[in-house]
Amino acid sequence: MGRQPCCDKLGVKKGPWTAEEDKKLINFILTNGQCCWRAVPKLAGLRRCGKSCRLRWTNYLRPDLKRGLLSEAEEQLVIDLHARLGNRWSKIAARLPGRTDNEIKNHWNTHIKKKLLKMGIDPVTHEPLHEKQPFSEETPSNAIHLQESSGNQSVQENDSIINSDDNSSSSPTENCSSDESLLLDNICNNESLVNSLWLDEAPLVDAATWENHPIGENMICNMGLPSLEENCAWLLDCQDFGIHDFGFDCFNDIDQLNVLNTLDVGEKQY
DNA sequence: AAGTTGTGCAACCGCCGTAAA
DNA sequence: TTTTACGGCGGTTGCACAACT
Repeated sequence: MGRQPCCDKLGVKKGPWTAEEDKKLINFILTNGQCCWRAVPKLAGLRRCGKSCRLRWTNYLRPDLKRGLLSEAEEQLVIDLHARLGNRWSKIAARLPGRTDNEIKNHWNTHIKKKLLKMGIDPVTHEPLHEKQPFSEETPSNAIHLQESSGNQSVQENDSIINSDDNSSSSPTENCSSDESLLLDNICNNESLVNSLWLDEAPLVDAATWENHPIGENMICNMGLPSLEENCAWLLDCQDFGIHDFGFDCFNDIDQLNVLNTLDVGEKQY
């Protein structure tokens, strides 16, 4: 009864992935697309758990991933979304093209959390920690924004009613560069996007499209990238890995279209 | 230069809902 | 209907490197 085990627990390798393993996984996914992860290790010749393969792919090898620090605009968006959604990193990540839940979670825990605490803002509730606690030297204009966006709305994911003020008064653009402002305006003023935040509807990044189709035929081609064969060869040429050094620079064009590409981050606004 | 502490991040762990047998 | 694996998620850990003493 039941299903077959996902993998032979014995002999399954753990720990950091080697370039060789990465190469095998990339090669397999590019050739076969994402089918059932259970079968991937065996078919790809990897001594890894299918789960591990999936994580490695989604968090590190996926060609549509951005690398590097979150831009200020992205960070602000994360804060805003966290105020609404809480620690639902996958939902938050779905609104940031090229970012993974793991990456956002890490960034939250290592950067944003501290930043908010320094400002005297509870990173969990997004409320001031203490009424009389002096805030840090920097003016927390965003704290006000955060309170507006989170304080008057409890996180009720099925509540599809969007506060009419939300799109305007909580626009987190005040301290952003013009490009970042544009990005955030686009996001904050995008009614369907905002609505989908509450309705858990289709993500900004069409993960379904990505997941359901082989890369060569859909995702990459749809993005105007090289053919599968070209892409395969190209990817494997880069196996000296840093795969992050792939940079997957060709995707930057797409990013730029979305105005989401990393902008020069000067001093953080917190 | 050596030792200690802090930081960032990749990867693992364990839980949950769903689906297959 | 029951059992059990899959896929996904959030929390946590451990390692590598940087910064500091």
